[in-house]
Amino acid sequence: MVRIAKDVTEAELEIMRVLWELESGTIREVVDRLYKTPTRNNYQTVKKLMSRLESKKLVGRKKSGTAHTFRALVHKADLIERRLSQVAESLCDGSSLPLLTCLLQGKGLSAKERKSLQQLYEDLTKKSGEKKS
Amino acid sequence: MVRIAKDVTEAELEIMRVLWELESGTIREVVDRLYKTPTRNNYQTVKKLMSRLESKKLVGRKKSGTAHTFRALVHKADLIERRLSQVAESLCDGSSLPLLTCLLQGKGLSAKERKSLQQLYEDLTKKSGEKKS
DNA sequence: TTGTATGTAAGACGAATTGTCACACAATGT
DNA sequence: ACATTGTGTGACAATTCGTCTTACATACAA
Repeated sequence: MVRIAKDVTEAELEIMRVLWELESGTIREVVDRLYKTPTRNNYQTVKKLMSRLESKKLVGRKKSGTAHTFRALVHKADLIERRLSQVAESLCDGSSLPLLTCLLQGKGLSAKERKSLQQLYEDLTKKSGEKKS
Repeated sequence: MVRIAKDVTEAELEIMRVLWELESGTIREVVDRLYKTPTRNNYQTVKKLMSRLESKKLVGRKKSGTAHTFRALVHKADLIERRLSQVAESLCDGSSLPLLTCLLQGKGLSAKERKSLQQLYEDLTKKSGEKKS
C-alpha cells in the first residue's frame, strides 16, 4: 500500500503561518520570525521547506532582485477545509454532517463563540430564505 | 524535531471500521472481512495492526479459549472529535468556531443534511434555553 | 505419537516521510 | 580579492507503516 504524504507538514505549517501573517516575505524575514537566534542552518532548513511548499503549489515566489519574495497561494480557510474533508472522507463516508454534529455537541465552544455561531447560522438561513423567494 | 505518529493509520482504520461494524470479533473474522482471498500473510498483517491498536488503547482483547476476541475501545465519534481537535489546534489556535464556519459555509451539505442540521441546531438552542430558565 | 491446522508473540524488512544539514555556485558591496 | 548573502540540489538519520518471517503453543484427527 502506498503511503500518502501529509499535505502540509508541521514544520511547513509554521512557514505558512508566518506567510499568512506577513502577506509576503523573503526567506530571511521568515527565518527571523521563527528563530530567536538565526543561523546558517536555520536558513537552509527554511529554504528547503519553502521549496517543498512551492512544489506543492502552496506558496509562490517572485524573483525581485537578489532575494526572492514568497507569498502564500492558499488561504488558511482553504487548508482548514481540506483537512476537514479528509476527516469526513476517512471517517464519515465523505459526509460532513457528523462533523457538525460533533462540533455542536462538544463543549469546545465558549459562550462568546456560541453567540457568533448563532449569528452565523441566522445569516445562513436568512440567505437561503432569500434565495427561495 | 520529533515526528508525531498519526493517531490511527489508514490500515489501522480499516480494522477499526470492521470492529465498529462487528461489535467484536477475532482476527480471523476481521481478515475474512477485509480480504477476498485470505492468506497467512494477511492474517499476520492484521494481527500486527491489531496489536498496535491495542498498545494505543484503541482496541481491547478478551482471551476466550484459543482465539482472542477483540473489540473497539473508542467510538467512531471519539475519533472524529480527536481529529477535529487536531485541526483546530494546528490551524485555529484551538478554537473550533472556524471549523464550524467552514463547514456551514461550504457546499458539502445536501438539502437533507441541511434539514438535519437545522433540527440539531434547534435542539441545541432549546436545551441551552431550558438550562437557563 | 505424529502430523496438521490454527492460534499466538516478537521482530526484521523496505519503501517513504520529514526535518536537518552540506556542498557548489552566483551576485553584491567594500 | 574577499566576505556576505543569496540560490539550487542532494544527502543524512530518525521515524513511520504495511508487510512478511521466524519461532512457538494448543487443539484435534489418524
